[in-house]
Amino acid sequence: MEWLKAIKVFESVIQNGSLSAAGRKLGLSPASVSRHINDLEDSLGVRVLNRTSRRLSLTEAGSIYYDKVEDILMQIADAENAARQLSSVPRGTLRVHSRMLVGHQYVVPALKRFSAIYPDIKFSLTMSNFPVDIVSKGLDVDIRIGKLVDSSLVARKLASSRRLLVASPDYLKNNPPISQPTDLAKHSCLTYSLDLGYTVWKFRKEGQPDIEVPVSGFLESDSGQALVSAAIDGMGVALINYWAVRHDIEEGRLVTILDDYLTSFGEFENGIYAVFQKSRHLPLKIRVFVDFLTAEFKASLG
Amino acid sequence: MEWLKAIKVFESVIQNGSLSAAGRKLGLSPASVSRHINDLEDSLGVRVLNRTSRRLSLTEAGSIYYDKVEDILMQIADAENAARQLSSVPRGTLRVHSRMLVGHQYVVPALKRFSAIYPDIKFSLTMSNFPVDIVSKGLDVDIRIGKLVDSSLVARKLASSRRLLVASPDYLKNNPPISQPTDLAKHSCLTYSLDLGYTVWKFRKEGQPDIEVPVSGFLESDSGQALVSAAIDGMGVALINYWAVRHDIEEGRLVTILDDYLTSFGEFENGIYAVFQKSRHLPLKIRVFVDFLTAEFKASLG
DNA sequence: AGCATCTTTCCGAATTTTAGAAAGATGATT
DNA sequence: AATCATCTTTCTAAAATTCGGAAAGATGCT
Repeated sequence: MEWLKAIKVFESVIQNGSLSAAGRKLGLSPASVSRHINDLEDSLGVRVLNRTSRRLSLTEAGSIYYDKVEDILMQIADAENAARQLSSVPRGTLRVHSRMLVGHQYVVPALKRFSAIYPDIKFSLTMSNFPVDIVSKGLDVDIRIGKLVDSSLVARKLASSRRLLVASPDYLKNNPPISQPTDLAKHSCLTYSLDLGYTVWKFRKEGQPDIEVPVSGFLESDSGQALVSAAIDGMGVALINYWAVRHDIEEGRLVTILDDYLTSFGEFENGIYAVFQKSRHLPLKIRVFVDFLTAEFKASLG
Repeated sequence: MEWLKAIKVFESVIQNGSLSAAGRKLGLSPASVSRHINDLEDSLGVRVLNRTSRRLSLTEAGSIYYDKVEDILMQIADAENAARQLSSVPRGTLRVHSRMLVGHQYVVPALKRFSAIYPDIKFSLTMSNFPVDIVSKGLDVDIRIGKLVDSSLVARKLASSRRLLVASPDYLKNNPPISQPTDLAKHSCLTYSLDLGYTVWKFRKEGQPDIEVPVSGFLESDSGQALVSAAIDGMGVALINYWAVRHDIEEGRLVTILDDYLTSFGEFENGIYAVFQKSRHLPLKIRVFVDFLTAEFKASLG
């Protein structure tokens, strides 16, 4: 009997509530799952699961065994990490999630350079604009923007992310001048919104109270890239992270507005962070990846 | 990869100092052992053993991994025991070692009766007259005589084992009478000796100092059974555990001598003990076996 | 240089694991 | 009460894995 596999099947059965469901999750047939559980029970000499075709529950022995085995599985992972950490050559697959814009603009280009240094590391990259629970999703690293809430995680700051008010030179030429925040109420504002709705932009200047301006306009989107494109096309004014429009500003496609204000729609200062699990034995592949990203961001965003 | 097997191979390699030796111990070919270790290393991405054809040592990663894995293996055994303990039907194989005489006279006959009650338990029985390290030999129970030294073990007393001085009626008729211990110096004494050599018998009587008599005679042996046979055949006087000659006395083949003395060649009082490992989860099969033996001995030796 | 013993690789054989079909079980629903 | 969907288990053949023996290469000792 392949003990470790039987145990993982057992675990999955408990977590999914039926042999069939566990099989679907693990890519195994119900027949195979059944055999694994039966083999496990034979080797223990005790029934671990009370099961009928409609109901499934742990026996007392199963419950005790499960508790202990859960702990053991964690220790096995820990032992593997501890050993792997001493490998001079990091390898394996990095499961990464990233915010979309920063992912497309920085992470993806960085992967090629990373791979040149660490050829034995593969990637599984998902992107979305929603916060992600890396533990339950089994992810190694999440690239996110803004503060960290979960204290069982570690956040490494990759870059600061001041937001700038930008528009195309063309748009500014053909619309009323913007000399103070409240002028924006009369403009087409390209707003970022995850849950789509009412948007307020905030402005802060040394020695003055914060100014909040409700804004709306031609486009609201949960895609930062869409807002950048629209701004470049002269569709209005956008409030965008500096790093997302740096090249567009340098190359004249966008110009900044109200430079003497700190601007934001949430916190005034939100960094780009690499987030990973707090671990006694941080896998080498994660460490080198985060180190690499830190250097990459420092090089390109100063 | 069959992880648990790979780990056990890894463990055996370390304990035996070479892949080939581990293979011989485990009944595996060197080829198979080599592949297990290589698979393990591939999955870890680290080398765990530095090996040439002449030298073998743990790498740092291997050493760390080994330490943790040792602990994990113990926990796996513990989890299994904890689960098995809840089985209403004990099963498995009991690995038993016993002193020879008590093994032949009491343990072996008891196995049949035990098996009638617990048909799912099989036995692996070894016998010798030397103390045995049940932990390193992987034994479940040892039936031994005399005090326990190792405190990590538990000893259950099965019977007391007073020693008696016996001879055949025939021998006594044809030899000088024995009225006090020192008379034995002139007799043929059948002595028990593990390391073969000089033997002293001790005698104790209420209110008197102990008497020690150096004895020798026709036969010395490390087999109690041989001494009994010799005594019955009238070859001399033997100092034998009561339980070993009980039937012979009852049926007149042997008679006791110097009944008013406590006699011994070591401690005056040595019990028969069942010894097993101290465990948080004593396997059910061991518990029922020791319980059964306790009852058996009580029934036959009062 | 010779030698004994070791590790590793290769390959067919032996063993184990797997999925699919079929049968039996169970509780919900009509 | 009968139907029905979904479940677990058993059977069997196919697929996958593991195994041992032979051969080759490595290594330190005599």
